[in-house]
Amino acid sequence: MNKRRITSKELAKLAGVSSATISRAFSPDSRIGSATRDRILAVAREHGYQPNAIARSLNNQRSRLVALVVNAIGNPCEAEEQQLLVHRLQARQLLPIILCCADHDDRLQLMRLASTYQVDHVVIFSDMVSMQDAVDIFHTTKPIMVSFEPLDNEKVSSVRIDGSAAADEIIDKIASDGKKRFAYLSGTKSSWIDKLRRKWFVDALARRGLTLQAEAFGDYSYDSGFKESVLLLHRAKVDAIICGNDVMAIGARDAARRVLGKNTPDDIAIVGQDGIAMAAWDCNDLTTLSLDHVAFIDAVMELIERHDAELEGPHSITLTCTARWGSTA
Amino acid sequence: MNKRRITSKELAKLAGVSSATISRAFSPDSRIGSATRDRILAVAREHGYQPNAIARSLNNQRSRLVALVVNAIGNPCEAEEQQLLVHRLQARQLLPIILCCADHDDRLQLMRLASTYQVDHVVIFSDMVSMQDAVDIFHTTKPIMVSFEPLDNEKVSSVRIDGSAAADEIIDKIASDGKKRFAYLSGTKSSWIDKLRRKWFVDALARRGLTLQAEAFGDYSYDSGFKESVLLLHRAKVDAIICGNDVMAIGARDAARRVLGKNTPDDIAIVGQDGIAMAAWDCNDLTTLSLDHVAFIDAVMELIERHDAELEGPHSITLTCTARWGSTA
DNA sequence: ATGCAGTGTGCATACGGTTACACAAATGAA
DNA sequence: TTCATTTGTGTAACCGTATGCACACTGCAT
Repeated sequence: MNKRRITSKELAKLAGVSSATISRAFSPDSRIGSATRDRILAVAREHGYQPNAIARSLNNQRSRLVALVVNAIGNPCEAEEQQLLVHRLQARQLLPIILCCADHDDRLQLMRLASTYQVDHVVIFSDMVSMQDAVDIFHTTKPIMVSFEPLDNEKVSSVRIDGSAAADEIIDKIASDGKKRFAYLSGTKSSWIDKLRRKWFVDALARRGLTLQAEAFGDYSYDSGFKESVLLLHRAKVDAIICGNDVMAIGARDAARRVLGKNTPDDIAIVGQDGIAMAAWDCNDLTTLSLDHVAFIDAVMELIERHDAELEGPHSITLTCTARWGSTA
Repeated sequence: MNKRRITSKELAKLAGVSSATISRAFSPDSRIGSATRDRILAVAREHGYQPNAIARSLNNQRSRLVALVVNAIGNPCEAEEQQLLVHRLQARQLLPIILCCADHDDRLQLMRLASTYQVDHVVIFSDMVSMQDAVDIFHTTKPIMVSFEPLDNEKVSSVRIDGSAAADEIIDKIASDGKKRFAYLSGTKSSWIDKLRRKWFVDALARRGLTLQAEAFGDYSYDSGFKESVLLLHRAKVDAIICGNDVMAIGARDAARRVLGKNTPDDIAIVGQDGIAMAAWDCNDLTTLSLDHVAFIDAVMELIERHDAELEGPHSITLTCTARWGSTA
């Protein structure tokens, strides 16, 4: 508070050495006598000295800060991944700065702000950010786009998701239960990921000569899943709803059960996507196209490590989804 | 990528002025000719120049970084609050650094790391951090402890929660429905908040001459809520379970229904705490002791603003919880 | 013409570290 | 013993920006 933090120069005086020596005491592999180092560390501890990371970053050209651009913090699917990623970053002594924003212009503003902090890495967890914007704003830091559109761009690394096989499996099961009238309940209209996910299922249907009988758009929330499903079920006769994520699927399941009196899986099949922990709760037990979150974050960390190692060129990793079987389809 | 970020000195050369003038062009209220400023801003835009926030922080002694110490990112209750807080911080051009850690030693380590970044504010959302540790580690930044133990410490500001009136109301309703045998399902044993919450209900029971008939400890997760409730209901005859948070309450509800065949609210009353959005979902419709998240974050921001304004002394704000009535009690 | 307030700019220094270079002392080899 | 090498430390320059101070210039009243 009132008491200012002690600087290396002051500590140098206290320890009877130069500030360069103080610096060396705190740099693991630098030429310094071990007796000197021990003495300095003792004095440092005594006075609560820690090197100033801001000053160090300025000098190093390395801030050890990582910008995480996310759509939302509460969203369960992202949250599980964010949590894993934050832990992994921290284990490498990297500090995550969260950029979380719904509005488009604010988001760009925010990314510009973060870029002035000379972040070492940028992980874009949001499909609401265009690759071009990311590259422009962080022009000195190669961004990592997560589950992003498969455009090739030499300035971007990415983790991509392939759920087509799992979608095929799920449609197969539902169709063999005798259901033929499928609806798709999308997340946001503007989301690229949503279009990709939808495509997996549409293609899977096409392979069996089926097409979507109805379609609706929500916003990934429970409420939108509930409300849109009510409307959907009133206007179209369908016996299966594929939802853009698990939370909407839970909403759809509730809508079918409470408003229409239809139960899963007999009257109607309901499928989610993400494979969040909540999907496996006893009260939900959702059939869902799920992704291994750990593998996912492993992939992100691998890209970060590649960037750190200054390996040339961008890189991209593709992960495959699997079906999780519950009692809703 | 390879192209280094341009510095103020380089831009100065390009614009035919000194670097001091560049700096002034980017400082809203400093003596500079408006023609010069406009020209500089134009050249800056052209070359993608933005002042380096790290260097600026070093000079200013003000980083505009805020450390957020949280237990977890996924936990729905915290997540809703975190999301609100992050938005509010960003609106003030403050960047949040998330420190998220389960392990005690790692957490202290992490806090020390963040403190070297000269964060302007520290918000401790975790009841797993002792006030003393917070003060010691961030000795130049007065921490803000959120819903923390009501110890008075001149170096700490805090937001406190009072749910005693709401607990009273809830117990009143349940007792008047004829239920007398209450159990309490705690979150973690070591959590201070958990003890506080439990006390509200124990006191409310005492006022009616009732005591807890059984008790169990979980870890705030659905699974622990489910598992502990099964054990609890097998070993004790109770007709009401008060849970440490909403997620555990959902687990308890499922356990009662699926394993014991007991339905709420007739066979058993189940009460949550937090008032997360999910509690109001149709499939849950939980009765819960809930907190107004917006008011809560307003309080946190008020404390941050007080610190910014260098108002003397710590300050603490107490918020009152309310009952949310659902169909589980 | 003189003095004076106000305005716009540059110079130099500070912020708190890191590190290339120089140099002395210690070590080892001959 | 002498020279080469290694080791430990200090000096000084630098990272990129902000700002106090000095100075030149303008405009205006005296």
